[in-house]
Amino acid sequence: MRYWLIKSEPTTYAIDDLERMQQDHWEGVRNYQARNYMRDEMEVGDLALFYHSNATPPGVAGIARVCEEAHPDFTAWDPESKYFDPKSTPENPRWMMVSVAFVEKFSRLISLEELRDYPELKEMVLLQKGSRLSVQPATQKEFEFIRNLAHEAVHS
DNA sequence: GCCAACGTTGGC
DNA sequence: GCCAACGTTGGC
Repeated sequence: MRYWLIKSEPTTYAIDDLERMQQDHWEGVRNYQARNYMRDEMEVGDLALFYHSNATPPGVAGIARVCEEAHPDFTAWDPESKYFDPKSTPENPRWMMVSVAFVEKFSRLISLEELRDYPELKEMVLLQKGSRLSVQPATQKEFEFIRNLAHEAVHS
């Protein structure tokens, strides 16, 4: 299995929304590289860090699991949707999405600022200059390191 | 195929 | 709101 990091602006769709839904389509990805990761490499059972972008502060809010492999993103066909793309049709869908299931919400947000503090994470795709992919791979070590941070008892 | 102009992302 | 870094579009 593989590990991922998926970004969402919490004002649009936060980890709390996924918790409420339990499972949902990961719609609205309109970047080819991010689409390709979903279409070609994501498998059911893969785990993803759920990242809140454009937030105060930005950071990893929890974990989701891929629960359905890539299928056409039908929001691209809906003229009323903010994700509408007239170049995508049911006959020739341009955009794909997976479905994800809620796994857990961290008891504390692991902020971007904190992530930058750890040498163990300095190779993370998220932390590279200019990196802004909304679906990106993470290593097992990175994933587990961050999950462990979230699960650690808080020391004073 | 080049590349200028424009649009988006996302931290700050 | 600013702006750096990317990505896309479209004329040529």
